[in-house]
Amino acid sequence: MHSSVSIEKLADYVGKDVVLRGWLYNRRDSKGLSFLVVRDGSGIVQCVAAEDSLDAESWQAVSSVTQESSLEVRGTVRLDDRQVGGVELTVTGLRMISAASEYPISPKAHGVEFLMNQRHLWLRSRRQWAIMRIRNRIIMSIHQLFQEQGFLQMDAPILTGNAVEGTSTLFELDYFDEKAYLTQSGQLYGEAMAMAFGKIYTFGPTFRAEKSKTRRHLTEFWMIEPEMAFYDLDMNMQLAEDLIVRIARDVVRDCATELQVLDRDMEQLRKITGPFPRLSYDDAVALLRSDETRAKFDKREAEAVAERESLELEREQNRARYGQAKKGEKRRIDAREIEINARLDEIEEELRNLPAWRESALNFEWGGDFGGSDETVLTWHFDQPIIVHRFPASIKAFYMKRDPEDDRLALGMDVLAPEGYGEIVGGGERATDLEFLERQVAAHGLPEEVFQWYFDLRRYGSVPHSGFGLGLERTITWICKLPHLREAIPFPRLMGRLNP
RNA sequence: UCCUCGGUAGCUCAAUGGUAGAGCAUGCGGCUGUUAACCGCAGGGUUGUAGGUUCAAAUCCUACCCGGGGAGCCA
Repeated sequence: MHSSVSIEKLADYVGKDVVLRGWLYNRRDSKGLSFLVVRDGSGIVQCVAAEDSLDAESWQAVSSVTQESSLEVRGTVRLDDRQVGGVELTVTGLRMISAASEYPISPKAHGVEFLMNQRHLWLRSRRQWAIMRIRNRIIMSIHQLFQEQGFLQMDAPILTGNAVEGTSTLFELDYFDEKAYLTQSGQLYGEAMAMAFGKIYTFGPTFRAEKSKTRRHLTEFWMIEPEMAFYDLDMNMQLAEDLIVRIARDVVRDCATELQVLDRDMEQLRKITGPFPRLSYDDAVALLRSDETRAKFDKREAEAVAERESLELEREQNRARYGQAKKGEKRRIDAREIEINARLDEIEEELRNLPAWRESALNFEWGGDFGGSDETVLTWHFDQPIIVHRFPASIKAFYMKRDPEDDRLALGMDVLAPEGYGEIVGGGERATDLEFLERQVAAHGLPEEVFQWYFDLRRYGSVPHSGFGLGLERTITWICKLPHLREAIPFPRLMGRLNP
């Protein structure tokens, strides 16, 4: 096959003749003139085909390509300010490679369930294109930062023999008549690898069998877990901050088109420069219970009510002029009504939730773990991610080091993303003392035998060390400002969703 | 598991207990610069399932199934 040019690179070929290969994304026709919107995975471009400047065979092909048919198009690249990439193609020849039968996803509004059933095709659409390209950019930023800093990438096992380390529900499976589980974290293995290689990170899938039906949960997600020998809690927090700053910087620099497709406000991302505010758990509890938090709730409720009123008014006005409207106008009013109704549903839900959230935040008791809403409320006060550290030991994993200043506290830390996206990082400094760990395992009712290899890490040259886990999809969701995690991964696995 | 909202044409949604509609998609026709193109015509329905109330049910009641997002849990 002779070579073709990718749409992404078309701006370098202005005035030249090129060959593109791709799929028809959408088309608009007039008599003797067709506007073919072609995508090739790298980008999207409008190709203009005129009957009077094409051979009969090409014009026949132009007339018959349907949405998502594959095609090869030959043409001249022209600058055109009106177009998305700043260029369009004047078609000089077109060949259909394979005709697509009626494509289920029309370039119109669709519901979540329908689109999820068509996920294998949905990935072809513009918005998903933007998200997956940003996902790729974020993954590369993570590897680049760690590699530049001398970390070794190595992965923890996905199959594990024991359901330890806490209370979350794991997927159980049969491993040659033995019980096995899908990993919920590579944490303990990461510690072993850090004692062997100094600084390591894992990058792999993680599984949770919780029956969570929310926009923040998947049953299978990707987690990045660095683990570093000779790192204390402060160094750990700094690394997490550097990583997130790096991700935001790279995406803003390299993915402007993608962010534009997603209608993402770049200014919000440009603010992610560090240093991130660091709040102790004590500070965070005080902030939750503060008058400032009360004021944020008042403001938010007032805004929701005001927006509801203005939307309801707009809907009334639209309905009033619907009768006299022309057909095209009616269509726009219908589309807008759907938008308004969807937004009103969201507002209703928010107004239903806010009282409970307010109750939870303002009456928060020291010693409890933050709920999803409490995390969101904390982030209302800042426009960068925040780091909360030094939690009550009772709500953190058994392997966390205690705060030497206050034995009630564990040296854990969470990074909470702004704009209500919540926890994207969880980690901390690990306990180094063998006897302490043995007591912890007993106190948590965990089987001592299976931790012997882990205890060896303390028997043979125990050192201060730290690490954390970064949730890839949660990070993507926040960076892209998506309404739901499910769009941040090609084939999401959720409760009740195993296909496609 | 609990709470809450929903299920109407292929898709997105309308429809005071009283003849189920619109837009998109599809088919046909028109239009030489369209941007979710536009204009005209046509086909397209066991209103999630099973019962019940009623002269009459998409609409009211009961049970179940499926989906949304919230709680719990967490990345």
